[in-house]
Amino acid sequence: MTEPASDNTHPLLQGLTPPQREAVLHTGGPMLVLAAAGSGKTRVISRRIAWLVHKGAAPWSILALTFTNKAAGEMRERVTDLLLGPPPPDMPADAPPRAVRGLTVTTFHALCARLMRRYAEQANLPGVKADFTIFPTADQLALLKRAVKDADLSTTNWPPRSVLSAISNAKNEMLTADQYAARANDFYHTTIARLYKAYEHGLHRAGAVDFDDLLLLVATMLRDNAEIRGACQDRWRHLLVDEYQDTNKVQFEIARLLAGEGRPADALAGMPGIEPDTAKTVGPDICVVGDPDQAIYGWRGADISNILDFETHFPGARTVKLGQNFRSTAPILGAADTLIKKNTRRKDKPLFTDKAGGERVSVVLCRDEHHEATLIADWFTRLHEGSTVPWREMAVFYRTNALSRVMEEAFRQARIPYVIARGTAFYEREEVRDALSYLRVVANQADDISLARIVNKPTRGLGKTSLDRIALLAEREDMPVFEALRRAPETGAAPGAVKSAARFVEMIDGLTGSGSFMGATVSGTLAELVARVIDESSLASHYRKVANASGSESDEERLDNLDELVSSARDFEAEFDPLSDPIAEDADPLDMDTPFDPDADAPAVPVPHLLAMLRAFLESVALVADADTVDPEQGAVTLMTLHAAKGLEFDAAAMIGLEEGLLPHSRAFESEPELEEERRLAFVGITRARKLLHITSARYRTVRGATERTIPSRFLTEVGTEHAHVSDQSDAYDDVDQTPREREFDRGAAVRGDLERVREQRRSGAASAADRAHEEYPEGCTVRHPQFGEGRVMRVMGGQHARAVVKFGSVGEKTLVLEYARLRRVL
DNA sequence: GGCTAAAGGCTTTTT
DNA sequence: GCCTTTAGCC
Repeated sequence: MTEPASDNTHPLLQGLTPPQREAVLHTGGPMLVLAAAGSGKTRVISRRIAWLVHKGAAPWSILALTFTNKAAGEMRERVTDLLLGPPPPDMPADAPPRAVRGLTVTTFHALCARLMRRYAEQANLPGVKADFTIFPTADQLALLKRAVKDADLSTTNWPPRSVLSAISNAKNEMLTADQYAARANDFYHTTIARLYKAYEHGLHRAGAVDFDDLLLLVATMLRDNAEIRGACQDRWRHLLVDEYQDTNKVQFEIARLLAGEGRPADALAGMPGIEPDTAKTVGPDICVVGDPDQAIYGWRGADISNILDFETHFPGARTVKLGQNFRSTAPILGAADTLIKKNTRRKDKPLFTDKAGGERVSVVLCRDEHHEATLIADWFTRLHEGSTVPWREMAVFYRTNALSRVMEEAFRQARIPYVIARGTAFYEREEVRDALSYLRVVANQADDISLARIVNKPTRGLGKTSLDRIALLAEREDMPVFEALRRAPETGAAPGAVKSAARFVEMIDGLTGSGSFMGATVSGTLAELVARVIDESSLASHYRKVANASGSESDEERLDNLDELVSSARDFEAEFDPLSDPIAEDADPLDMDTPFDPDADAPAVPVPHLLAMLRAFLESVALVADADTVDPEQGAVTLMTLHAAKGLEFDAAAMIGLEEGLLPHSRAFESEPELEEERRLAFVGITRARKLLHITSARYRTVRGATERTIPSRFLTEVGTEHAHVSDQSDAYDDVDQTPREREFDRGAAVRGDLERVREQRRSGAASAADRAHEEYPEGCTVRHPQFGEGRVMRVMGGQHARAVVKFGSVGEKTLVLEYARLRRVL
């Protein structure tokens, strides 16, 4: 507040459009910022935070919630730059992030994990303790699989994946297992309810929570515990939520509970911009920013009505619309706008630019995925050689991860540097998961699922029979399997197995100081602990042996990955230590007490530093997202899913696989809302491009080993021809299955750019799966299967995954899913 | 108990 | 086509 300049000329407000400025300056109540793609959303949020601080708000009283860690990091950096100036040039690249004391910018999940650590004991949540670990998806599935089997159900009828998603949806709707059970009134739902309960029981036993619990438990805690709610509301007076269109019910509840009711105006005296006598009460300072046209997480429970009904949820809310796009050229924007207008369930809003010129969007129909990949590799090479666009300003977007493979091959061949945005990939590798499982057991010996993964890996003579006996003891005495291992002699297991169990327990005890994390045997640093785990578990020697035996490069890599894990622990450690950040002082990222609540109770049980750090490390590992790996500093093309692309922008982008069944995905065919979400996904992809955009569609695509004819995506026609140029480069193909007439039809349709014909072709192809199944395979007809040979169709069952019962001469009767079976009708 | 080979099932997107 | 599970053998 030392600046002499008037508000209007203040640097923090310079270069803003009137609505942007309004969004930055608004005080005194809830605000909805409807920010169209590329309209300067991030800019508005970071300026708003900086402005609040500039006007005297305490940084620690500001909470900004984003969708990914990466978005949070960037936001924090921008705010820091705005307030403290750009980083000094001599600052090393790996220096700790400069902080604005106590400013909280994180993801919903990371925030909730912290709140859980801090308040779980106090909130007295059933079955949850503050020392919980977060179950990664693989462990969730393992637990569910066990639950399904224990319930005497088959994993074919109750695939853990779909059971998990049912449970996850329930949690996102804030339904506990009991509430879910109370509502269940048919076999399916009562069964899911049973599995839900068993799953919860398993989580509690393991001292674990899942991703959804983090949100659900915090929402419950804030709702039911006035003291905790009050503490949070007192701390965070200013709330900002990014990507609000993608919040689900629980996230909405958390935001609502954190925002509170607002306060009487006299309590606001001294707060930025509030004149005490202008209003009696002022709503909570919650500012949400989003774009309904970019809502792409409906499948994860995101509820678009959160943003559409914001004014109802927060009476008196101010709405600001940002429509001007500063990112893309007119043709790209035109194409995006034309496409998104096809959605019926939307509020039409202007999307415009004052940029003139720009190349039209290029739509290319290619032969197959190899052709597609080569075309893009060539295009990128040309752009790079013309030095118009650096590698890092290029990206490829696709609907499903499987599509990255062929692109990778093409890029390798063309010697184009590339990175794939898959932050989770590293932690999903077998050897890394092994090491993490050991670490989870070290952090939490009740974690039976992690224990099961590593207790006999590498093999140490603890076979299935012995482990079953030990598990039985654990079951009977209702104790963790790890405890039962200590009592292996009682189980009557083979002497060799008993000895192995003792050695295993001894190893873990050595690492944890028998649970105390104190004493001579305990490591001094996290990196040392990780290194010791890898070494003493014999994982290192195991994988060294594997590598030596096979001599293959990918096995060599495993050892490097284990080393990499040690380094990442070291890096984490450096950032974790609050003392390493001189500016932070009272901004310890894990300490939410100081300085606003000096009387806060200390945690009941002091957690040893190493254990606290290990937990934090495992937590950060569990909460990485694919999008977090996107690093603009790298001189490489980025490959990623459309979902991961949200919020990013590139000079030149390629969007591949615009085919029916892929984009829009076949899973969305049956439902109009889901189709509209697919359309928004395409819209997100298009609007990522600043200057150049190529969209490709392959006539043939090999999926799971079988080459299939495709139908061009409806979105291609919907983009229109005004802003896009369509070219067919697929005519070089020679396919035996295609009659000359068909070939003529395709080429004629495409060469003329006559997408109406293509669309008609698609319409007939996209008829409902059931009708098509009956039409294509009438009962009694003869078909040929690539492996089983000829057979007769006995019965056809329609539905989402149409099946046919076929009697083969060679193998007898088989039920085949038509989608996968590659049947050809012969008679 | 532990390894190997063959068979079976299946894929959307993510914190 | 790939990964996971299972059966069979040492």
